Amino acid sequence: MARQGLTRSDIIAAAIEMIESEGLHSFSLRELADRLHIKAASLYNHIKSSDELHTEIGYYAISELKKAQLAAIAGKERSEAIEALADAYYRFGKDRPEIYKVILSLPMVKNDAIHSAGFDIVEPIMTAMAGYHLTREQMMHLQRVFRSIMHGFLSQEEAGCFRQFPVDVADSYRIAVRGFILLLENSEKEARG
Amino acid sequence: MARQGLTRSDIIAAAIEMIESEGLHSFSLRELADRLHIKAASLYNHIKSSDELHTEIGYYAISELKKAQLAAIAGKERSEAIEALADAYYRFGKDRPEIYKVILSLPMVKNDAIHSAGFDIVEPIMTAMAGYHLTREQMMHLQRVFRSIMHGFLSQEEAGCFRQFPVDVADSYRIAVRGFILLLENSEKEARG
DNA sequence: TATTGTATGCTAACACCGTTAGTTTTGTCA
DNA sequence: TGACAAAACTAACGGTGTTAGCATACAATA
Repeated sequence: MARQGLTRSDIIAAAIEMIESEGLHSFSLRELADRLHIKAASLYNHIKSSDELHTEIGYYAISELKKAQLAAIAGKERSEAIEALADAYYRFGKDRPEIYKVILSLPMVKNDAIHSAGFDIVEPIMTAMAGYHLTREQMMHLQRVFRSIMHGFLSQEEAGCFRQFPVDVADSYRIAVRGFILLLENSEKEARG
Repeated sequence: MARQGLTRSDIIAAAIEMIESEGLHSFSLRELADRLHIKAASLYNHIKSSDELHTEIGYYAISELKKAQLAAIAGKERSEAIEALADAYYRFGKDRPEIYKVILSLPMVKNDAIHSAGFDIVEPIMTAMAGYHLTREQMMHLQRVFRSIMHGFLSQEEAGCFRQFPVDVADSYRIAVRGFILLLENSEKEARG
């Protein structure tokens, strides 16, 4: 076999492409190897395990999400910033569902690299909330609430849990975001008084 | 092999036990068969596929969750009912994380039986909100918001996404629930005015 | 230019997974 | 007692991730 000098980056890039087009569920190392015109075992010259590759793709996904969010909130403040942030998050989950799933399935527990990737996820939210007069502690809590709402909404919609009622999902989404903004304003009052 | 006359229920019950003790991730039909002193292929006399078994366990999990929630809100109204509901949901996810994961991984899309199980999930929430003066349409939306918050919070905590900051997760949880109650009260005003 | 070393690829195999087909056993009921 | 259905079996297929050991091509060094 004429060797083609594959690099680790080539492999990760190919894996991302495959996941986006074929779905995370059906992804396998053997298919990835096929696509690269390589035997599956040869992949192990570049990656340590399937898990490691998975983690690497997670980094990529998180950085993409962060990029989209930061671009969305640039120059905006308060409720406008929050709405833009939520929209960017929502759109990412809808436009790139398979890559979004990779983030969800990342085990944040183990290593520190992922831990720092966690901060990448948090940063845009903290920035968007900066216009509100909140204590640092309030922001840490509210950041969790925001992520819960967004992630919960996306994954339930994705799973098909929102088909029981004939009301528009987009309306539910707007109500959810409005709820978070209400909570922000309420927290602001508490911090002031 | 002395036949033991296993039934479908025996198999489902054993699978639930295994998932609760060993984890959903490491569950396999072969281990289940071992535990029942049977060959894996023999399981197919009782179940059609791994997916079907998975779905069956999902029904069980949903009915357990519903039971816990209805018991929690009995005799309560308005914010007290919502808090009790949220607590029951939260406790279920924390006490029985592996069984909770089965609910999450249920593909709500396919069949109608699951569709009706979806209503089982919704019923306690609708009951808890009954004390608020809301339109039927508002309730359908708010039900989705509630589930998003709860599910999002639980799965992010489970995934370890809440370890970035040194603030108490229980406090974040209370703030999230308070946010939902705020949204309920706000929606009520809208409905009235 | 020749050699040596490393990175990249290969083959073969292992242990696991869900699943199917075909066969034997067992218990029950007529 | 004989027949039939349910419950178990064996053997196998194609799929997965992964490891060990071997070949080869390329790049740097003598």
